[in-house]
Amino acid sequence: MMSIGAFSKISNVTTKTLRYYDEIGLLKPVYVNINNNYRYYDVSQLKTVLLISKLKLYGFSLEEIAAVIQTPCDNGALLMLIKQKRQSIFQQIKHFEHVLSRLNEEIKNLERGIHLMSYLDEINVQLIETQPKNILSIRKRINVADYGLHIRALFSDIEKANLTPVGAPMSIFHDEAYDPENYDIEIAVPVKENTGQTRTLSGNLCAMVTLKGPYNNLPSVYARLQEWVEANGYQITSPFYEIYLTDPGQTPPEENITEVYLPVAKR
Amino acid sequence: MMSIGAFSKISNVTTKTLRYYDEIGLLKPVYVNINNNYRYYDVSQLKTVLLISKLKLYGFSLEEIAAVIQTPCDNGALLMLIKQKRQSIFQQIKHFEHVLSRLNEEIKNLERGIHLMSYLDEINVQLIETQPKNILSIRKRINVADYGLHIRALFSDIEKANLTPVGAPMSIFHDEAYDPENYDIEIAVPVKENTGQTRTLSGNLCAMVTLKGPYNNLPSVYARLQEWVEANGYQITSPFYEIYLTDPGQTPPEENITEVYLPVAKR
DNA sequence: ACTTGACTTTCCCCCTACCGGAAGGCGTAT
DNA sequence: ATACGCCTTCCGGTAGGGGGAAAGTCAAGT
Repeated sequence: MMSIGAFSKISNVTTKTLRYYDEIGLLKPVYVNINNNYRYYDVSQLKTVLLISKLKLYGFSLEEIAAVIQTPCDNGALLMLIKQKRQSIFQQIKHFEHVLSRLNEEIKNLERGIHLMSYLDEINVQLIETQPKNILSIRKRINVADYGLHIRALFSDIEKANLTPVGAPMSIFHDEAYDPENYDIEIAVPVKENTGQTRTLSGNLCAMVTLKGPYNNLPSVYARLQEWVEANGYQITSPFYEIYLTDPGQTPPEENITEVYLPVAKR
Repeated sequence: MMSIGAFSKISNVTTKTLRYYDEIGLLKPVYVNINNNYRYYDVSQLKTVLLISKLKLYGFSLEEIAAVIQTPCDNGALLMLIKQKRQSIFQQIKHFEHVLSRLNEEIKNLERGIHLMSYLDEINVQLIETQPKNILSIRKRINVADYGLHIRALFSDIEKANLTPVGAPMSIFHDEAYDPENYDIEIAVPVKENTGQTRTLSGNLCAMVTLKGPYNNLPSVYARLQEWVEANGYQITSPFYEIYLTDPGQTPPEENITEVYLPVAKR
């Protein structure tokens, strides 16, 4: 039996940590002097502390370790846990490798004097004059997860009304900010005919960006558009919209093509 | 300008986080209503928040990010920082790969029904009768980092006294527990002659383990010895000692061979 | 004008796995 | 006796927020 300091030295675990393990009930000293509360450990506890260190290395939380120690014979559950840890370690390696490759690109760029956020500058803003379009649209607050439902409903409306679609579907955003769960959105499809059900989306001067890639790059696109509008002395005149040139249901995210239109005028 | 909730949605950063960034001065809202303290953000701040998210992904602390943001033009310092991060990510990948390979071995073992700590059972304990040895030794409290110094001093003593070394150097441990910085240790070398300077290390029944590998595996060896002694009904009779069959200065850690002797008797 | 529901504020505690240090008691070698 | 080292508990802190309460605010619908 030895004092906490001695046990700390042979186990390579600090006294602070041993006291903490005592406190949370993970590893109680084998004997505690009632007079002075000195903790005393036994060499046999070395095995436990080695197990704790090993499981910690494997990414177990102390809570999980406690569970393992308290049920020492349940190899099945332990095996499951360890396989989970392997999976999570594997994920982390993948993640870090991805980060590493991006860091390497970043370093290459920086060495050429290209700043971190300069990829925004490479998002190409075009100033174009759009033509008026006839559109059939439904406007409501939706959860964007249900976008597919609404667009299918819209296409079935088009069929019923015997209209002819002449362009890719689009969304017109009537809220200032993006709220994926409750969003005032106008889902529209350009059609050839001009009936009582359709409306005209007026032609306009627009700052436009073509995004090739997943939708989660859209914040970058909007950051860039905002920057461009300010830098070039424009202001936003009406709700912006996106046109989806590819069907996200049929296209891998990396191949998606989206056009973002921001109606503007000179300040 | 938009509320914190709106900005949170377009930037994919929770309101909690945005408030925290405000609190630590990392990203202050562009305007705060004096009456109700509502925070308002501008689209132009999207760029900053994208930068923050990017640097966070790269492993920067918020403090480092704040430094980067406050000195936006110092590319040299940024490059250094990023290279550091790359290095640290690289280290982490190495580390995780090591853990992963050990986890895989562990899983293989568990599937064969071999328990996590069973490697201890494979540490082979032998019960042997040692022969008495003449040794020349110095006993004192030392820092084990200076072990080399003391062993050289001992060898020079041997030379001066015209003695003949007949075995590998050894340490006899008079403290119960290992304290690397202040350790009551007897450094000894077996010698042929028996003079007034030498003493006899008596022959004894010993539990002995041969360790092949780095010294940091010694805790496992002692755990195993302790276990063995208890399981087989022995008790420890006198200070234990180690014999260093290889010179750690000349041998890579993985190749080191150490014998650990624990003098025992039947209980 | 009133209600309702969504949004915002501050405030406080919680998380992990400990580390640092202070104040005070205990042990032992000189 | 005294000094030094070890032990105890207690308090506070870490990084990056999360959870939730209590209270104020806003906009829309009735």
